[in-house]
Amino acid sequence: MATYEYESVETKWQQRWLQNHINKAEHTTGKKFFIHFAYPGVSGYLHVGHMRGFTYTDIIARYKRMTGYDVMFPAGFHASGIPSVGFAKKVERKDPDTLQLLKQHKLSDTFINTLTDPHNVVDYFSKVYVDEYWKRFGFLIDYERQMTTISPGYQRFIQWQFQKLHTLNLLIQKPHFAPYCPNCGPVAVDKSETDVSSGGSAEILEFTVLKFTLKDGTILPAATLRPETIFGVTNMWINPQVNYQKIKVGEELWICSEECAKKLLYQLENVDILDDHISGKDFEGKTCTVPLINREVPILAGEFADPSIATGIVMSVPAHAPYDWIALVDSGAKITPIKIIDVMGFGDNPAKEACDQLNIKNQKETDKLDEATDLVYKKEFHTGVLNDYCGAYAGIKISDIKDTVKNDLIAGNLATTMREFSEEVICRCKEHVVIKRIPDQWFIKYSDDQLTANSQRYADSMHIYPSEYKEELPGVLDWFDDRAVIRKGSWLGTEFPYKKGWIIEPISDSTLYPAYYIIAPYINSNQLTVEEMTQEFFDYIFLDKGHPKNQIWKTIHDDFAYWYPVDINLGGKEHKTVHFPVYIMNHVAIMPPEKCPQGLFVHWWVTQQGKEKISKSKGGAEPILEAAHTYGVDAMRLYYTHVGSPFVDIEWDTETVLKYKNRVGILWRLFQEIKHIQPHENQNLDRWLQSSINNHIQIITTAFESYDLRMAANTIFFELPKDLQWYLRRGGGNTNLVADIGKKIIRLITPITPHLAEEVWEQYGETTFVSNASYPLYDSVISYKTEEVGEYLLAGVINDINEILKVTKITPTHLYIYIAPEWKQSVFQEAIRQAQKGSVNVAALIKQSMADPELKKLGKEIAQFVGKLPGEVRRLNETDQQRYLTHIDEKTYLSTAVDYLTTLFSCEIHICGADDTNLYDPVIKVRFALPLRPAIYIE
RNA sequence: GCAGGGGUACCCGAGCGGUCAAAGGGGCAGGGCUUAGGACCCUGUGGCGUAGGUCUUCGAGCGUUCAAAUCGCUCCCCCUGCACCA
Repeated sequence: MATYEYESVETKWQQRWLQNHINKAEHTTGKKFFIHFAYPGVSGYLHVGHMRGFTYTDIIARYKRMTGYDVMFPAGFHASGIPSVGFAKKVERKDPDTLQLLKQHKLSDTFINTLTDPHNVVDYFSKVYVDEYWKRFGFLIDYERQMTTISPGYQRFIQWQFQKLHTLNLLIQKPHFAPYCPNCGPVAVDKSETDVSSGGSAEILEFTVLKFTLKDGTILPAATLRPETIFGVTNMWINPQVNYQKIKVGEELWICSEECAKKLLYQLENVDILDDHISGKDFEGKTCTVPLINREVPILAGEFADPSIATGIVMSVPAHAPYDWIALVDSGAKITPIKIIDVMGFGDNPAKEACDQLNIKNQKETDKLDEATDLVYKKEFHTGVLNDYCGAYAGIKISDIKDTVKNDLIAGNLATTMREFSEEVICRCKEHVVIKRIPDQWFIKYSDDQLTANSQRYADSMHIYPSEYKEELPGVLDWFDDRAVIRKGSWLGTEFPYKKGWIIEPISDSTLYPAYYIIAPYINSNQLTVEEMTQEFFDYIFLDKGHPKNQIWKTIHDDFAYWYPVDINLGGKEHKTVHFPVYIMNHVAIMPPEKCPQGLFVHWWVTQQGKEKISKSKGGAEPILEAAHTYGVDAMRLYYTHVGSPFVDIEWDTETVLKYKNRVGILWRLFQEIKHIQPHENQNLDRWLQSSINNHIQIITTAFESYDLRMAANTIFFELPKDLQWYLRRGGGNTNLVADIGKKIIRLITPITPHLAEEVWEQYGETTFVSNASYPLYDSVISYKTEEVGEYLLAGVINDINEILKVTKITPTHLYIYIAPEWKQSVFQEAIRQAQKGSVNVAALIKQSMADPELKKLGKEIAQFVGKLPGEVRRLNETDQQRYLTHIDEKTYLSTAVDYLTTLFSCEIHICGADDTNLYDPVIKVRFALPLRPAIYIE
């Protein structure tokens, strides 16, 4: 027998499918199913992790196709934003890793040079995704619907979307703060560090800047994350090593660090840096006044006041800030801390107590000090209450007061805010990245109460997998805040219709995009021009407003009416808090309710070993093409589907993938084997096989209907072959039946391993695509309970015999199987019936049995047996109950399996009824015989 | 900080009130096959048992229940996402 040449088989069928256009979405049955995956951003080569979700999508689409749906499975590319630009920049600056990667893909230098243009990057990778990933994996994507988010038609679509949002009053303007490089303009600060060379994981912190005043009215701006502690200020810290800068902010004169002055230029209005400095040392012996409470406090030297953080000037709250406490001790100043927060578990000075607890001795122990700060802060935030020192705020919990104090101070012009990165951020150009205020940024108003409520109500009606996410979603929708939607910089995307030169950011331009898949084929085939795509056009297509200008408009309109809404949008867990919420909210805002998405499917990731996200820098995973070559596409598809729940991260592990490769091989051989079985009559077995396969089909289709792909795969690839193997081992040999079952199994495996399926289907003489065949359904006619119970009984007997042999280590010569007497079976069944109605009535059962004079002789035995029944019966589940209720002649059934038992145990088998005359039973085993649990005696 | 997920036998991983000593893979041990070979098929793999049994186990500890890996509470430990990155 030849080995399974999966690569040639894959190519063969992929070509045939596409040549015959079976992937095309067509309107034929009247039942439609629209599924797509969250389209990938164009950021470079993908890895085996990405294929997980794509594969799920294809499997579901194929299953639906086989159950009579017209399936729409399109795909596109999210080309907007930064990734392709970042890639082009890397090529331009001749980043060695990038160049090496491209050369590994056998690209010429001339071609690589064209990739300095982000548009070429998009074109190149779009082609790679289609040819090397999607087609290579046998996906039946309708490739005529391909689109990218930077095409002119798509841009028209997005402008329409934003005009709709505008008329719905969901576009608003307000100030915004964003990372900005003085040289390069706006930059993205993110962990992948496309734009920045360090500080990618920095967060933006919001400091409150409190305006302390010197005697002459000059402002000493102290920056804090805890404005409510203003009531506990005992002194000020100024770094004697630092030369401070004087600046003018509006009419006010401020003193702050030089670094701070530069930052404030970007964040506040009317900032002038004066040509005037003052040394930190000059503050020695001076005092300043605390705003709001107008207390005069001394200024002390504090070397820990870092000029690069916020203003470089720090207020001191020694009762609540461990750093301040330790610095105060070091300074030797005679100052009593003021405790302003009552908190459980701490006494008069929480900061001191935390320091003592961690045994902190001086200002240098920053790790411990950070820990102490964290400890105090958390405790105070959650359980602290402001005390009588806090005037009007006394008695209020910290968690409730934070913003109130800050807002009141700002309202009274006693404070302002300043944003700062949690760590230093350096641009690729080596410049420090700052935070810049954009005074009139545009936002989509996702905080809108009406929109939020409508979206939550709508989400409640959706099919969402996993269900945990469905429960989480209302909270996410509520939490989702206004989103800044435009940028000025080197980004790809659509121009914002209300501000020239500004580009809509990538999250906001991919919220309604599945609708564009309906239009895409008409644009791609030039049946529709970009110029035609006016407001009027989109209003007509999507909102059914107005009239068609020509036949194509009408056709597209009807297509939309047929295919929309989306039934399943499938995406990775990273989309839970960003893409999926805006996807829902924009649909709810703009589309009519009946066109809003029907379902979401969220899958987790493939990680590297050690649960780390796959990344090239950490060794990465195998490239997709290489993996397809090594394991075979079907093996990988099965691997993704079966290796774990879709809702957990799986670790890429080559050994494991190999097992699935073997599993595909096993299946292939099984199909070869069953074509050449020895004919043999055994009606019991034939019925059992049909019945068992049929039951499994029910499990499979139920699993598929609820998108439980793993359960479906488990049953198809592990349970079904077991059925066949048992059948063959038991001596089954109905060639017609086996061929028939074989074809059923081929259809069952098709959604998951379509290439193997087509190949074997063809070997069975079929001339059509199994991909187009209908999926097997459960057939209530094919149900042979007797045979099911019979084989169950046999398997149980074999188990018991093995158990006994194991314990006793006997080599058997004779094996006696004693079937329970008739009366036990009927009493047992009666007990089950009673239990189903309520509870088992022992007395009644005994009485009933004793009514038979023959049985009355057995009095004691009956009483004993019946006495145990309530416990026995309670332990049975429904399947078991059904088994016991099924009438079966155990003796006859087992007698047909004597040959099998004989070969299994290589000894003489005797099947005996309890009521047989001249029963050979030397140690009186018969009395232990129970229904479906014969007694056994071995010699 | 906000939110979500998880800890299961040597390992990976299902189960999520009775069918559970706990699926399915691996790994390991024994046997078969004598070659479809980076295989395949049986059997075993918590302890104790010369009769199909029994005892102890599902992060720790309480509790609910006739019955808990599964439900509730407390604690310990791990992981993930968080908006201008998609």
